[in-house]
Amino acid sequence: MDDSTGTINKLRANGGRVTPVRRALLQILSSNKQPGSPRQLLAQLKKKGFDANKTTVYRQLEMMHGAGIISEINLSDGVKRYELADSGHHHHLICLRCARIDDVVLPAGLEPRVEIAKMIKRVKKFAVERHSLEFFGVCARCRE
Amino acid sequence: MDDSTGTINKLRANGGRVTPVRRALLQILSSNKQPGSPRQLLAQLKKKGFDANKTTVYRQLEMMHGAGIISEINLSDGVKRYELADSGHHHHLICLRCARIDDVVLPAGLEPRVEIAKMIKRVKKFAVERHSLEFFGVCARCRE
DNA sequence: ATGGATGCAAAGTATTTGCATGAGA
DNA sequence: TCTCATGCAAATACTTTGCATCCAT
Repeated sequence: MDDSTGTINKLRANGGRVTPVRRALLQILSSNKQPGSPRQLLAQLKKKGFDANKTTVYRQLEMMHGAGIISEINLSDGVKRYELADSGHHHHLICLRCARIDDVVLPAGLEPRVEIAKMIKRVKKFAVERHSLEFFGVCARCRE
Repeated sequence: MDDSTGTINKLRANGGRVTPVRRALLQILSSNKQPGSPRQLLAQLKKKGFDANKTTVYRQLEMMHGAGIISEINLSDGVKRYELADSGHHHHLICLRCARIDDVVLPAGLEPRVEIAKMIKRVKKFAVERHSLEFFGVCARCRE
């Protein structure tokens, strides 16, 4: 029983069948340290011996995203990336040199939340449901 | 002399020639209230009577982005959008219903900046250069 | 068995590249 | 004149769709 067990249950709860490819994809997602693009995820599947099709990967990701199992990240390169949604609320550090993506959890006090949402509702009449915050810069490895 | 005069000078400063298409593109960008995609910008050019080519638009946008004249925005739909960079630091409100994009300027106190950058540098050894913060939700018009 | 899941091919959309021509400086 | 800018076509990349087949339930 690894980390992907919980997500498999979510899959079932959403009426999804538990197929080998799905199981493998969830396992990959749960062990990945960085969000993966469809291409990367497909490559990982193949490395595991599943000769899956890209169409399937796209469809899986779309389904899981819709079901709230994974979340989607958009950076500056036109490629979407996915990570498990239950990895907790965090933000991303994107290295401008090596493109590595790291996570960062902000202390509650620094998290842009309640006050900003209130202000936006008051001033703009816009009801914030979620936010995404990314930091671009140079990572430790590239700064050495 | 409209708002695009300053950006035309930036263009010159970057060794760029001032061509009709460039002038028009900058004027369009400076009068747009929302960030525009290459496709939209091309359509706007054509409406103005410039039968420009999409390749040209892409190249212009790439050049201006590299020169820091415009900034690039990536949402969830796989299309890049561009807006003038000197419109001041702000963030975006993206409506999940109608896809409208509005700007919001956060009061200095709520802006995620110095403290967070320091914390990230200390904890992650990551040197933040810039950040992007987007809010997703439902806009005033769609909430009525 | 039966409806959702998969694979394959083809189509659709966004973006980039090569190369010949055109026009600012 | 001499580059840089432009247009066109073709290529590449990413994603979606149609349809026949397969398999988890």
